[in-house]
Amino acid sequence: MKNNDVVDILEKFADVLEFKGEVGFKVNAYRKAARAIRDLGDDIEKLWGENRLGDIPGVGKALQEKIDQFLRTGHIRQLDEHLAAAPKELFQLLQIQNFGPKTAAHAYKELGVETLDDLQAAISDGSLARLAGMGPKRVANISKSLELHARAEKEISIGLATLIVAEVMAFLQEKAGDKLLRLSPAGSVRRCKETVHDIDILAETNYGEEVIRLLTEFPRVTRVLSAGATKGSVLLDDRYQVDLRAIQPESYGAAQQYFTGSQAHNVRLREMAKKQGYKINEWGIFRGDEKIGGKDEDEIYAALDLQWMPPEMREDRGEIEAAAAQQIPELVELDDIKADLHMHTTNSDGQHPLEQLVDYVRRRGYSHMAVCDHSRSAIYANGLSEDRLLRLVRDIRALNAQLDNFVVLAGIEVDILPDGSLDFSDDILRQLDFVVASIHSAFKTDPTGRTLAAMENRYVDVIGHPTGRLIARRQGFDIDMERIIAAATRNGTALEVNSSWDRLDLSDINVRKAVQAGARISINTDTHHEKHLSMMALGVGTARRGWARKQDVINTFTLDQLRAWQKRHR
DNA sequence: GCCGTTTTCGGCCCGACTGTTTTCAGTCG
Repeated sequence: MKNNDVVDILEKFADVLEFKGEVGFKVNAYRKAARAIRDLGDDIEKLWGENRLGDIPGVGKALQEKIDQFLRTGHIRQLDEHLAAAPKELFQLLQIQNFGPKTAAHAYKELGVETLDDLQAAISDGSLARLAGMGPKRVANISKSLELHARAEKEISIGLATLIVAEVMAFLQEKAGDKLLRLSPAGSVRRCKETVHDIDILAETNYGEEVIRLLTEFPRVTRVLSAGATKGSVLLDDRYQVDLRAIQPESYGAAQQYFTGSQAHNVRLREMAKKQGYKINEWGIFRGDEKIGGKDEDEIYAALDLQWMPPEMREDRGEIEAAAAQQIPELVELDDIKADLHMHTTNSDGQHPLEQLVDYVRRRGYSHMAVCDHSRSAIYANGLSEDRLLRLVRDIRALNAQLDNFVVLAGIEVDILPDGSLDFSDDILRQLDFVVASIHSAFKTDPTGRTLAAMENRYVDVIGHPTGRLIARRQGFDIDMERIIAAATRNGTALEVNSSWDRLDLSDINVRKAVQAGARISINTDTHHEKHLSMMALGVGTARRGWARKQDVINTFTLDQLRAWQKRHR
């Protein structure tokens, strides 16, 4: 898969064009195409081989030619030429906050700033400050940004972002009291994107300036980036950017819509509005000077004859067309989840003994759960031998005898071994209530073939974290997801959405493909500690981003329904 | 550079905040 490489090079192209002062529309065309390829479910090399690059929205003749050149040679000649006349570290320089393409070009031309070190030198010797349009404050801002650049997180995991949102909102709620009518997350946090660039929070209030000031007093704030009457922006721990918008009640819905995004979704929406004679901004939807909606979010959509769309769908991946046709699916919700089907105890590498884990899980209101500790080959995780597994099964059966209205399924997370066989024989697996099969080793050894082999085993209910990716740390196996999904649809094996914040595997895009093909998915927390149980929300959010409905998700089944489903493949 | 139920040419989403400016450019989202 070269999708990411193509995305990278198109974004670099956009950067260098912007640096050269090319018109914004052209720059935007490159970024738009890059985004379409990032969202692409298919392998771009496959499309290329079938001469179908032009099917990608935003990819016209010129970009087809450039992508073709890149896939053939690994280079784009025009890009190389542009780069030859640009700073050596252009892309790093453009990542410095407050140091945009115009300033970079200016500093390059006048002062020969090519690298981050050059920039630092130009700040230190005062030459940057002498450029036209530069003053002491701008230089100080750039200097501070440069200092923070190394430390700043480029992307924040949704797990961490969710925690920060809760902490900031609790602080504001406490300090502002009655002056705060409502607080809600917006932006990519509300859309449950797997990583977010910054954290957006919306406050409904008639005391905007005061609420924004309170944000700047949050204890973890190390830098105030801006603080106006309706918008404030701060950096926490020199790392995490939090943006707060203070909105009056009559515009709160419009602001929610506007600041939830995504940008691509909003651009489409505003284009549509414009064609129909409306204008949408964060204050409302307008026909001429007349405001026709904005108090509630659905007024914006309703004015355009669109169904309201769950935030997780708002990526311009077809949701606007679906809404126009009144065909927005009813997505799975956290409340629909009746069971967590992949959890570990102290019998392998979990933190809690069986009884304690069951106790924690019951408190979440589920009706059943599956304990799936590691199998014997997972030495690093204290994997179970056959004897220990069978003893655990007996313990679980004994525990069930004492439980009312709750059932613990005796399961296993069985390793898919390098040769494609499973870590336990069918004879053992047959005695279990639930089987998750996962790859934990030999990632480069035919992961597709091994996963397909595991799916052929009648006792395997779920493939755990199917691609093995670790967000921002490991790309995942080179796996042919189309074949896996086809097999899942055929055999009735479910594919996991592992809810751990650093996995979220399947990803939203793969969920969408699986669900479209008719495969079942299983949303599990892979809990090793009680605090992991709440990550179910992230898994559900990811599934919703993939347009999964309740009936697509086996965790929404009652125990009877789950057993009936198992019978079909066992 | 892309695209077409107004268009194969002329459009292309919208606004807040800051800093350096006496009216606006740059940056950001």
